[in-house]
Amino acid sequence: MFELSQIRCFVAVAEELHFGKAAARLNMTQPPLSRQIQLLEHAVGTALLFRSSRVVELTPAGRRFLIEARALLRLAQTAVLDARRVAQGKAGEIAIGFTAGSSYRDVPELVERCRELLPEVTLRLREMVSQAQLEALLAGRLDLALVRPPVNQPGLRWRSIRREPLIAVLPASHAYAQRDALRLQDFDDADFVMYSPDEARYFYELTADTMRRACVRPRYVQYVSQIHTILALVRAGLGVSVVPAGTTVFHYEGVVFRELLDLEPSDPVEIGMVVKDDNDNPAVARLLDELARMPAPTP
Amino acid sequence: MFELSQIRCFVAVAEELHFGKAAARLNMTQPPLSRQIQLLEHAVGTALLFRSSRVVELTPAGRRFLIEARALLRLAQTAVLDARRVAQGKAGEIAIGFTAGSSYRDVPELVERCRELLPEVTLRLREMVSQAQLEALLAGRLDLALVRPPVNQPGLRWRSIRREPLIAVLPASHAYAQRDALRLQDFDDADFVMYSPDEARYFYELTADTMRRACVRPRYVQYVSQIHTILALVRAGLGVSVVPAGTTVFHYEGVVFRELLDLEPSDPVEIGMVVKDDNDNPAVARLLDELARMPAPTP
DNA sequence: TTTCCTTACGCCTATCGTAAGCATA
DNA sequence: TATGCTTACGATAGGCGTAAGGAAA
Repeated sequence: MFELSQIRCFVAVAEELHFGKAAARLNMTQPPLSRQIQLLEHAVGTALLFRSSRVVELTPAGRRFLIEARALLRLAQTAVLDARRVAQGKAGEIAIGFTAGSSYRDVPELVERCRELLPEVTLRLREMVSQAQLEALLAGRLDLALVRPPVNQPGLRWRSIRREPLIAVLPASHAYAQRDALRLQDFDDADFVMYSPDEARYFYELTADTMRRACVRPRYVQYVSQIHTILALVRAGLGVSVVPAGTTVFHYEGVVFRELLDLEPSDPVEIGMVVKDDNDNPAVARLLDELARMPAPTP
Repeated sequence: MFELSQIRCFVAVAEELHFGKAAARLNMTQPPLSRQIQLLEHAVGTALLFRSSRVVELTPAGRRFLIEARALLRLAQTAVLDARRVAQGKAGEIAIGFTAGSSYRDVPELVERCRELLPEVTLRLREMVSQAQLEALLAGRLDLALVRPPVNQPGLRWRSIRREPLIAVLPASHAYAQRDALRLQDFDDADFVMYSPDEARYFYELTADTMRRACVRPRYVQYVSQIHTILALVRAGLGVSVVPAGTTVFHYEGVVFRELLDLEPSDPVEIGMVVKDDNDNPAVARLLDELARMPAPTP
């Protein structure tokens, strides 16, 4: 089979239509150039150039081969440049895992920022539960995970990307809906739609701890796993609840959201990204770099 | 810059993920294979493979490069096969010149037969006057010309592709339109729409000679260059005329076509293709070959 | 200790450059 | 006769294989 150096020889001769000039362009002498062209023709199995002692021209096969020869050189060039861009993290792929809960706001925002910072990087998104994400990270099947804290696995690195407050959610018809803001004490003895301790453990514990620290005892009348289920049950009048502030993106008719004045800490809901310590994907390194330099707005 | 042999090495290693097995597949030993991969990585400017003593895997840059490496090998392969097909005349291009008069029937028929016999050959069709076609043939700008005889230029080869009779064309209202066939004598002293001696010299001389040999003297009332102009003037009642038999494809309302019984020779209208003696386009050679083996039906 | 990639080194093939050959205008 | 591609031939660089080295499970 032929070599790319022979292709470069052929293209030079085909463009100059003169072995001497082509050889000069290639920084070599004519005789070895002639020989390389002969070897190429032998490999292709047909004459590519017609040469008399006075004129050099392409044969029909040579004309066709020239087109593909140029394509070969172009592809060889772009292959190198592409690989370098991937190595620099400017191109390539990032496999991102996310939980259902982060798909509303965090995933779109991350995708948006990636497109903006690293437009040539392709994102592969997969919804997975937190534990599966961490395992996939360690196995190298995932580059980046969007999960709730805490993440203490050795070999994984956590980086918070957003903290936000909890806000109260009430039926629009509720008495407190008249007020601009609520206090945790307002939940004392109230019917409360609670997070499931199994399927929504993060929010369950966050809510329970928050209430416990404030010495508030709501009546947990339901346990559900999804935020939109909370909204539905609150709207149906089964009780009140608390949700992350970002939930207001939903504009759910029949429920109102109210600030909580005495929340401690003030932004208890946290989400972050996790990467493997020794992740070798340069695009991930660059993304983290860019995000660190220009941290996400945390509204 | 790297070489295709290094690309083959890389693809083998990337597929086996094992230098030893890849080397076996490439019929070589591991050490030179390692060296080639190192050289390739140096040329690309980034690591393509991660190797510990126990495991070999692709880096992100290597994954991207593998895709393009495979494309390179595929393109190298098809470049060879394509060039060979062009050399065999099975693919490539044929530049065909034709006169306006042959565009009605001969060009479509030739195109049709090319598509059928040599489907991978691209036809480049250019309408040109006969003289320009012959010059372009000699200059190598045209592979094949469709022209009327005679062609006697040295270096050009003529091959008849169709002979056909002249037929009479009359207004539908003409008295002779009642008859199944006419004789040349019927044109004696008749108003006759004649071909232009300049722009349609072939048909002018053919018609004039035919009449002269039959000792018939029509009254040449008009001189026009295009067959469809003849039909239009005949329809308008300005006279009668003769046209090649193929003209019946037009189904021109208001005119009728009638056989000529005493035509001598019986098929005087001829068209042929001309190629340069030393045309080096294998597709042309193959086309002529195929056409000679399976000659066109001459209806 | 075994596996397997890398480094070291000698041999040899293949390419290069110089010089001569040869065809064409 | 001059131009320019090809053939011939000696020098050399680069690739291959064998042997030794080194890291990880």
